[in-house]
Amino acid sequence: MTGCFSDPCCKHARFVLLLSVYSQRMEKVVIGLSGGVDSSVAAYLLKQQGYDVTALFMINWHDRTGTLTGQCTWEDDALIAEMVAKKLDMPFHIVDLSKDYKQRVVDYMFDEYSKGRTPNPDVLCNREIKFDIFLNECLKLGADYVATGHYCRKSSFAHDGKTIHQLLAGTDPNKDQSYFLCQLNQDQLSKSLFPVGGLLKPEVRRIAAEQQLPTATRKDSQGICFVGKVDLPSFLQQQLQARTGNVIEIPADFAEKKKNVEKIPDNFKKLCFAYPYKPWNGKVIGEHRGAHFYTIGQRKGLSIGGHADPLFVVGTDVKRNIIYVGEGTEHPALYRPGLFIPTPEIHWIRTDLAMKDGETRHYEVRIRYRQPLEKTTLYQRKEGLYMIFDQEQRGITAGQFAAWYDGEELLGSGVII
RNA sequence: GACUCAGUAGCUCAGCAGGUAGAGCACAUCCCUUUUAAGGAUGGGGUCCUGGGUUCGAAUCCCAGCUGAGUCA
Repeated sequence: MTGCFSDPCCKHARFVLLLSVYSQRMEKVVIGLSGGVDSSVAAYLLKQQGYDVTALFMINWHDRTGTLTGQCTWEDDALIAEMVAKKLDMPFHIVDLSKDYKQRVVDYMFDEYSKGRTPNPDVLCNREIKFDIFLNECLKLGADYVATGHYCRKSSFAHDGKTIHQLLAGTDPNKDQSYFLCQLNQDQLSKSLFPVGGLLKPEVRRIAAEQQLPTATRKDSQGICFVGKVDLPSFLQQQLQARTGNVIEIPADFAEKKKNVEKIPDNFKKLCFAYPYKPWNGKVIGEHRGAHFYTIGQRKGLSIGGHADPLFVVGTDVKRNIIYVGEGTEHPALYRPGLFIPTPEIHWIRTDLAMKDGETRHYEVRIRYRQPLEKTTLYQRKEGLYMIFDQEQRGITAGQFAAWYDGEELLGSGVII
């Protein structure tokens, strides 16, 4: 390139390039500033890269009921976000999306719990709010792109005259948040930028400190995004009634016997679904406050002692209002060889790679945020996608998303049934 | 009715050749973590069934009572 510029014959090209730089307006990016370090540093980096950057803070939740005391309010976050924007010399706006957030995330959450499933509201928040409603707000402001502080990367390439976007894991293996974006589509991805995805968390902290951003030492946010850290049972009790029911212990040998199924396609039904425990499969050992407050793999909150090893929830039945438990970390009922995603729930980010009926492929799968990837065989059938893990997975939970990766690329995802 | 065994933290139990108590589970707090869980660390908890007695001293020995389980009739 440099050589070309010094070459007299390229003078024309050079002129055209310069012209285009000055005549073309700077690309405009709206960054979702949350008041945390990650989005602050993302904003700074965008500015460094020469974008015309505007900060937009979104309010998604006003209600504080159920929120743990000592947590920050959105007012605190907005104030700090504004300080960051000021420091970086960029326009700052606030948008209130709480009505949409309630309808599209919180209502979904309650609905799922009422069905005895365990939703992932943050995956929905990204699909429905940040990269939909919020994205549209950004476009209204004239943005070419929307940026967030997520730890993930995007890559694009041309294929058959079309641009294909890839969602890649964040470089920091400890912070990778690609999973939370597992429900995005090509259109959403095409307008997204993830400026901190190639950095390690300590580097982000360092940049924030060097730039003296007000968020440099701010603690990372946790809990349901926007709602904050809540005590879930009491949060859920706003809408879900407490109803005492029986806790039934499933003996390990019973579960072991039921799991003795060969890993062949004929047995998909048995391999990929939760075993439907019945009250007579074990004995009553206590009471709970409502089956919909518990989730698979849960240990805390049972309030049942007297066992040599801890008790874990291995199944819930909201209709009968029963929760099934097993004793010991390695209880066989805690492990399952596979899972199933019904056809309507299958989502490919890489639509060009979608599997066809009858097809079989090998990918790596993650069944919840921060779970290690597990080598898995995927079988596409008319009714859905059957997945069989090389190693049995612990605590497969309906309502959570299974996301399949090819190396560092997240190809698709779907809700576990 | 007689006999045997048991009655120790919220639960299941250990301690019992006498010197004022431990473990696991449960629970709480903190750490980790933008879901839910899990995981890690720390911690709070006991009239040792009741009443007598022996002893310098009893959860530990003796007696009586109460409660529970079982055996025999």
